Amino acid sequence: MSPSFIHTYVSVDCVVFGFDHENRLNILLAQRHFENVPIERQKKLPGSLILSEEDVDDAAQRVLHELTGIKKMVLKQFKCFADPMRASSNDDIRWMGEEYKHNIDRIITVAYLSLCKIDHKINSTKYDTVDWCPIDKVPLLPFDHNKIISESLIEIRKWIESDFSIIFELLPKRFTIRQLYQLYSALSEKRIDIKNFHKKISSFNYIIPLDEIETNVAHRAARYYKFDAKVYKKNNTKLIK
Amino acid sequence: MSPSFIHTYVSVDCVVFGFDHENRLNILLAQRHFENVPIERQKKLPGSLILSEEDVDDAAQRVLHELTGIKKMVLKQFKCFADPMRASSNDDIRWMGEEYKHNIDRIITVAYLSLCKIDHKINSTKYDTVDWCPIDKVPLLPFDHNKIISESLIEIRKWIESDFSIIFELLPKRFTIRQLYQLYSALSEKRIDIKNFHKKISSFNYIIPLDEIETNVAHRAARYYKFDAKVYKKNNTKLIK
DNA sequence: CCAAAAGTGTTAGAGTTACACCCATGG
DNA sequence: CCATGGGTGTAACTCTAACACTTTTGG
Repeated sequence: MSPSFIHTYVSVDCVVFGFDHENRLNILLAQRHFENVPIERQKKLPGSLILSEEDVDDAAQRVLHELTGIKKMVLKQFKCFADPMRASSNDDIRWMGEEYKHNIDRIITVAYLSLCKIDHKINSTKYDTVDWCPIDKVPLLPFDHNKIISESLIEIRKWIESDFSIIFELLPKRFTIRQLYQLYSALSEKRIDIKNFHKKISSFNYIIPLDEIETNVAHRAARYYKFDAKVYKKNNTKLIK
Repeated sequence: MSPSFIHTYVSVDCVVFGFDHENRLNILLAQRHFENVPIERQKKLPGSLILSEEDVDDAAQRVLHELTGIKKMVLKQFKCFADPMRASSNDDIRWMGEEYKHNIDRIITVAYLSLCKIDHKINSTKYDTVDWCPIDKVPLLPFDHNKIISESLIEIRKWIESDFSIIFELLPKRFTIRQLYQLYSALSEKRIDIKNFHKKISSFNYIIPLDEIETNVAHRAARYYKFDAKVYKKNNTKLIK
């Protein structure tokens, strides 16, 4: 075999988005075990090498389960990162040696997007610490994880455009139209007048008004709504056009 | 290192689309060297293992160059295929052994989309035979190549929706609006009335009317147009909305 | 009463759809 | 002259954007 061909290690990395109570996008970062590095250098995207009989989608599902304790999370593969230099810093090489007890020459990764309600209990079976981090506060991460995150942002926007319903994975079961508006504004380039947004959303038959309304707000209380996935699947209305 | 982790071979495979004179989408299939198999089993998607210091994008660019002789082709990574069983038929295992002179346990592939004007001269430095094949006449191919092709069709449609201008990679330098219409119809779910399509297209300032018109047609001759990428980049009009 | 946001209504304008009509060409 | 498709015009309709107005709540 020509020596210039190569076999490599393959991992998956997951960018899990959440939407916090200050209307910011957050992502989940895991704390890795890594001695002799300052605490802010111990964060990373959750990920894992793939197992020998495992498809990448299954590996990503496994990583998400080990990360959050949640069985089935929505996920979407979005890109394979394979820059030969993506894991070539001394720290990265040392960490891989310690983590996998093996000298890893080259590693490529398949990146996944996932979405999670930010109030959902996080119950990791693999990591000691898992934290939400606002997207504009993400520290310098190992490997090319910062690059993966910045590309994931472009990707989540496309995802929302092509399938509006996945936005409800980021909201609580019951939500106000204002919450939905602020999430949509954080995710979309399009600027919509909130009044018109309200009118449009409440015209959709898959957005079900509840009897509950907000309490303790210094203005007229907003109604809570829920999303009905079954009705949505029948009509599949795009938000715009 | 835990023995259940694995390192694998990584390849890229390219689905190159063309648009023929009978208004059909075609893809490029390569003839592989494979003794003792009927001719119709010797077709495959063009692809290659990645080299040791090569990113996947570069590998795909190399594959396209070896396939067509063209230096820079538009390309888009669309999915990593990593089913553990994707290369497990006897034929597939035998072919990999002969092709790479090595026993390959597992191989994952990163699939790319590309586009080519069907009249462009194909000048392969690697394959003896490279042929256009109408998309609905694609034979049974090795590995999961048929699956890759069917997913590439969904992907090219999304691509057109998100960036209309790439459609001109499939048309000759000068084209009639009817040609563009038929290509668009082959690629999009949306059904547009051809008169309205004509009006809309000719209103775009990046579609430049030429002085030339069709000859030898049994009806009023249509005008030829060309696409001006520079003007397009400034306005970036979507075809619809 | 005031401020703030909820929620409804109205209107102008932009974009889309359907289709009528005339033009040019080969047979 | 006819059939076929090129190309333009127009009118109805739908969707969107802007914004005025009323409602509700806490302070």
